[in-house]
Amino acid sequence: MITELNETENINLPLFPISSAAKILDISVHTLRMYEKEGLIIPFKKESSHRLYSKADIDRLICIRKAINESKISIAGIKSIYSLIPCWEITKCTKNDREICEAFNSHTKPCWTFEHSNNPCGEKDCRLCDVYSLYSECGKIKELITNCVK
Amino acid sequence: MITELNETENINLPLFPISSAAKILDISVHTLRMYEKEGLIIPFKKESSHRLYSKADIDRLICIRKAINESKISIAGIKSIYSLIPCWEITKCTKNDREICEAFNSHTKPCWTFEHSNNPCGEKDCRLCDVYSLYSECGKIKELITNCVK
DNA sequence: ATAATTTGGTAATTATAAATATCAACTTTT
DNA sequence: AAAAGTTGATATTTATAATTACCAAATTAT
Repeated sequence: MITELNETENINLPLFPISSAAKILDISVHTLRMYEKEGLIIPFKKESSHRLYSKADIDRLICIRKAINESKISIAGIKSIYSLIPCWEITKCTKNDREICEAFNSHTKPCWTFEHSNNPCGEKDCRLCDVYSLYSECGKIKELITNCVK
Repeated sequence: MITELNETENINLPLFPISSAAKILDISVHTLRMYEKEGLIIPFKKESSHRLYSKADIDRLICIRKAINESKISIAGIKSIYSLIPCWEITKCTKNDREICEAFNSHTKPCWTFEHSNNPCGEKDCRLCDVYSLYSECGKIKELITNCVK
């Protein structure tokens, strides 16, 4: 049975301005901007410079907060873990694609933090890319590696 | 041309007592024991309770130190990264093996920190296992994932 | 038009992970 | 048998990552 989602039920709609997101997460606005600068999160931006966060973004941030506060993984550690997501498999990069890709060769920060207009990803919006969006939830990354490795 | 290694050239010989290792690495003896307790390193122990470190151990520890001091990855972060090594692929675990394996299902600490007498690894010495020994060097883990994923 | 909010930046603070210091008991070496 | 080194454990210190506070300028909403 297929039911239609109403506006608030769609987890990918950019609904929350930064102050609301900060309030929901009980952190400061600046911390949110810092996570973004570090490449942990990519908020939605319309034509303006103002950020908007979706329910999915909030969930991702809850996961990041848990990693930092409960699991005691540093921001640099989270970046490093994100860099291990086999993006080349998800985006079906060729062997040749990989060779020219900075992200493929990095183990310090996630692929979506690299300039990519000159590589296979081209002008794609990383926010909408599976590599970024599917593996926010804690534990998902190992699951992914498991599935890739078979 | 095959040349025989003399004693000091074999990087796997347990040569250094803890005080020497600490001196070489310029850290305290306690820090070394702490890394061990956290599961970052497995020093050699003969029948006695005293630890001995090989050249390979020292190299591994240099890498760990770089991760902590230069890359700013916390100890918890390093453990989490180690937990992503596809041990099940290296040790050729069956699907059934995986299901009963705590390590396979963990994403917080390396496989070698788990009790394993009741799983496929049995009485194997983790110190000698490829999962532990091959991926000490910085960047090797992503390389491994890459190779596994193909 | 005015008010409210967001922007990006620097500087200061807080929290805590990582490392050190110290200890008596136990091993190993000479 | 004495000396040197190691063990594990607790308590303390240090370093610094993470966060907050504050700012004037720009943007958005009423």
